Amino acid sequence: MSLPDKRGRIDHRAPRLLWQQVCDDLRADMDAGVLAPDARLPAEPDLAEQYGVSRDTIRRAIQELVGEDRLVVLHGRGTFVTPRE
Amino acid sequence: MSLPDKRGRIDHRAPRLLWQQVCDDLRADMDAGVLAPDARLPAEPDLAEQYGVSRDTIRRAIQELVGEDRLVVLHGRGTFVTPRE
DNA sequence: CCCGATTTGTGCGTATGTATC
DNA sequence: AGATACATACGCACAAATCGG
Repeated sequence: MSLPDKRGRIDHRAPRLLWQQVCDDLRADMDAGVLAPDARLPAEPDLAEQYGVSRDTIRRAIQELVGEDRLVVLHGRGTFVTPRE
Repeated sequence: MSLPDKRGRIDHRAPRLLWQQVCDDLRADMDAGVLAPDARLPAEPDLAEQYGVSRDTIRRAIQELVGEDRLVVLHGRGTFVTPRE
């Protein structure tokens, strides 16, 4: 077992900030249904490894998506795709 | 009851990363038979205290050794030396 | 069956140092 | 000078799994 490699989705030389690129990719996965409502994301350190960025960058991206009501973070449990009402 | 002091095995000023030093020490104990197959390691907070490092550092070391198939981690039970086949 | 202790899982917040743009 | 990003490391709080009384 190994983590899916998502480094190819991030361009470290692009003019767009890394955390925004992570946002874009997570949004795309949610829109495509790869990340369904109520689904739990991998842990922050795991996401950092998958995307090949730091945990700091992952946290910024998550913070943004929480502000957009697309993710919900539960302390000690994990980060989840916002459930359908 | 008191925990064995393993702080002397860790050099906070060495060029080698702390979690790698912990890895080295755990590997040495396994190779020497001090940690036999199926043996349970002390809990993560206890290891952290023994080595004088954070639990985070201990977990990184454990994660590495799991990747090497030398340790097995069981939620709610403990961390064990990989059994012989 | 319930309760508490133990242990791992996860996230929160922060700090330091380095490198790059 | 400042913002962005990385890597490492620390301590803490809360959640979930397991086990024993």
